[in-house]
Amino acid sequence: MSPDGRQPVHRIADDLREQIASGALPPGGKLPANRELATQYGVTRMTASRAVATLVAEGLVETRHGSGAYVREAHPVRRLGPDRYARHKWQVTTVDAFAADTPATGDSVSQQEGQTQEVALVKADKRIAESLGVETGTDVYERARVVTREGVATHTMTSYYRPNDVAGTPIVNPRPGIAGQAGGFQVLNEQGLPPHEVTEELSARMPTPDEVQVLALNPGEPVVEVHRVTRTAEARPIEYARGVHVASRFRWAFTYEIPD
Amino acid sequence: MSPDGRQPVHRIADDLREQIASGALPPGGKLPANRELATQYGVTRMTASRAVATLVAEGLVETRHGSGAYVREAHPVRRLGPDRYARHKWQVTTVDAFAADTPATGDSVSQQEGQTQEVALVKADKRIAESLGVETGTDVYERARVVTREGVATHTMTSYYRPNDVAGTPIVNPRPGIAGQAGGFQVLNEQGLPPHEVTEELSARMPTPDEVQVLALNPGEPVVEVHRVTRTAEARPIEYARGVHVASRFRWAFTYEIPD
DNA sequence: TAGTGGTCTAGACCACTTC
DNA sequence: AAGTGGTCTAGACCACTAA
Repeated sequence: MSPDGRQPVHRIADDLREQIASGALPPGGKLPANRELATQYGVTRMTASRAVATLVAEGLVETRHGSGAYVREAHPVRRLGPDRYARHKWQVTTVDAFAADTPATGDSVSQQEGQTQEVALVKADKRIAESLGVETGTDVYERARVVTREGVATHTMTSYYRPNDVAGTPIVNPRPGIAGQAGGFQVLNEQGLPPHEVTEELSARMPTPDEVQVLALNPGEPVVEVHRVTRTAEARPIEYARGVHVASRFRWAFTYEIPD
Repeated sequence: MSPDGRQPVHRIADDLREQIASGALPPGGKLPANRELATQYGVTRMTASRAVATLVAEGLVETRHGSGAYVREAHPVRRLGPDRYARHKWQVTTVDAFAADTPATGDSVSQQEGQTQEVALVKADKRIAESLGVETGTDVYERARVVTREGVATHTMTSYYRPNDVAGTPIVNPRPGIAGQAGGFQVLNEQGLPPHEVTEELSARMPTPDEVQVLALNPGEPVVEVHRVTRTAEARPIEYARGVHVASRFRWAFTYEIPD
């Protein structure tokens, strides 16, 4: 059945891949053990192991040390459209505010359902500076968050603001309730800088080892880097943000008219 | 200097990664040979080889069989904004039309600078059908292209049209000059179905083995899947397209107003 | 022809999971 | 305790590249 020109690793990987595609190995299903594959195909365990490693790198399979290798379950995918920035979402944000631990100044970390948050004053790098319309090296407020969903990290998002725009606001003195992008927009709105327009830039790549840690990425899982600039109706930039998303959990949708 | 808790592969990979980050190993630079790394770190060649393989999977390094392993050069990245669909680009398309080989019907393949093209009549799958507003299983025209840039494949793009919309046009009877998305828009425009609005959906993932072949992907290179629906001003869908882009060669930019 | 990466075997030890 | 994945050694053959 299988003309044997290919190398053992490929032969095994292809067979497994096909079994996954055909449904013979359903999502969540367990692959044959390394040692079993080895004897089945008449190869070393190392070779069998590398075949499975191939599938892991392709994002089809996930291994659990000491337990086995399993066909990866499809994640629920969240579709991100312009609606997620909708005005009504940040004008009525319910603030379940019970300030348990709110340091008055300096760096601070707060943890709440779905995300951690960390605020600091940092020097603007070139991209931040250009996006916010300030000089490189200027102080800007950085608000870094790691967003989780059902206990799993899905993306990081770090916002930058001009200090004058957010001085004295809950952004620099975080408390529970001021969360995520909606919270940021709300504050800017109250500061007389209502968000009106955003520009987003997307690119995909493999993660750095750091990101693998923070986002608990499976090997072979790419990430999407997002850069966002938010402006007022007068085109004044009020926020620059960059984030790293676990690719398999998101889908981005955009609709726009064709320009002349 | 290096507290030895880590495994050999990690130790070597980390060292190399750092040398790349610091510039000690510049883009295009050659890594030490497998055998050299092996003796340097007192490990087997297999182990050294796997360290390099790690970096390949991260997209930092590229190996050339028989030659060596090299730090990957940064590609020129193309920024894709709404402008690429601009009206003026498909209203004035210069058609250097000299029909060398234009079969009158059926499948056909034409090759020209920058892309191959293949046209066929196929049954609409669910997604195509929903996007074009036809029944699943209906015949639709499929126009598949592989786009290259400086001799390297950068992405595939496959468009689908309702047969009635494109019957008798150069789309179903391709000739040089009718190329890419601009050519398709031009034809639709001439058919009285001027493109007015597009919806794009992006997601990133690791490539299938097929895509690795077609796009000549380096191992560890993710792809971005793009779905596009084009509509007239009356919101009538006239084209559905899906493509697979080499992630490292593109960046997508979108600007839009915040909805209510 | 010499150097290089790719791959495989055979055997081993370890760490983790499951019962 | 048994089963599993992760990793490593030591040695080998192959295919490709470059001079």
